[in-house]
Amino acid sequence: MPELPEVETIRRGVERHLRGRVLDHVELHTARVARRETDLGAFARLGGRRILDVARRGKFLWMVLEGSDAALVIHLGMSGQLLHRTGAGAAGEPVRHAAATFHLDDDAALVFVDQRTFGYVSASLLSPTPDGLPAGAGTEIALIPLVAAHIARDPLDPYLDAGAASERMSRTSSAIKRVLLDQRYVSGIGNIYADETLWASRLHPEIPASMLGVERLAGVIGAAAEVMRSAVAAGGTSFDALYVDVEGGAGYFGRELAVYGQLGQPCRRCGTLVEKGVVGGRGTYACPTCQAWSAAETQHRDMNWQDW
DNA sequence: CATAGAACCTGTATGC
DNA sequence: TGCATACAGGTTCTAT
Repeated sequence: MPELPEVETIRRGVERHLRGRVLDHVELHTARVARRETDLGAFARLGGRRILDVARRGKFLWMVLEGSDAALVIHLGMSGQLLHRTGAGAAGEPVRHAAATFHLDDDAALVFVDQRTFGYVSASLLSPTPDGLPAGAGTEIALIPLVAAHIARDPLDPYLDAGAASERMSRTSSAIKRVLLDQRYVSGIGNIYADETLWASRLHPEIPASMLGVERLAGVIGAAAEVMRSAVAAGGTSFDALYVDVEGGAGYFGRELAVYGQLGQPCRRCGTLVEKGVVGGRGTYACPTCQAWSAAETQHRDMNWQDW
């Protein structure tokens, strides 16, 4: 569920409440939420440490803890929420689908709730970023948790090398939508913002990335950054009660969506009705007029088909 | 190595 | 009302 704008909204809320506080201890409510962890004792070693930073790269969140060689990583998966609770609310009133609770020194707590259980927590060792630059939003430290080290920087990261990213994207023949969803090229983009980015870029979701060229691919990354900046400003997208910020509030970017979830609605650029299909196994919304294959692209595609 | 599809879960909406 | 099926904001494993 949560993509970069939702995770960033949550990150800011967590930072506001937790930065500078001491993490008393981590309570795991299910074994599954720690399934990525080989050493469960690692969580105990995080207790009693001050929270220096609440950081994010793409959809990964982590807390940098004073004097620890490991960070507390949280991935929200499809349905994860982080809810800030104080007083009696933190004491342990049962919360449906609670997966973990991060108890703080001020009798408050951050509760990780996850209906579909695709999310997880990890006490993950920190390693130097390959480029020696700060790891992501919310931190100036050039260390990244191992569980997040395989993903690229995201479009809102000032240290993203968009030229290098678009160059790498141009070397795959996968559909552009699949490439946008592949966190190894550029991270943070999920199903909503992939569709919104492609609408903004007037591109058919199934055009092979290799057909677009480095310049246009760099433009697509720029479009993703623009869409997601607007979405962060609106507090993210809430289709239902599954995505909420740390105070339990909804985001309002849903009003600004051009195509995602807009089946049968008129395209706000040309009036053609928005259609839905499947690309890369994911529901995909697009305007059949604005996002049609261009003549050159069609020709190129047909030539490739004749090769078979 | 690159790529595509299945698998992992729970809940809700839809159709018969 | 009951039941079966499809689908949902993501990532990771497996097969080709």
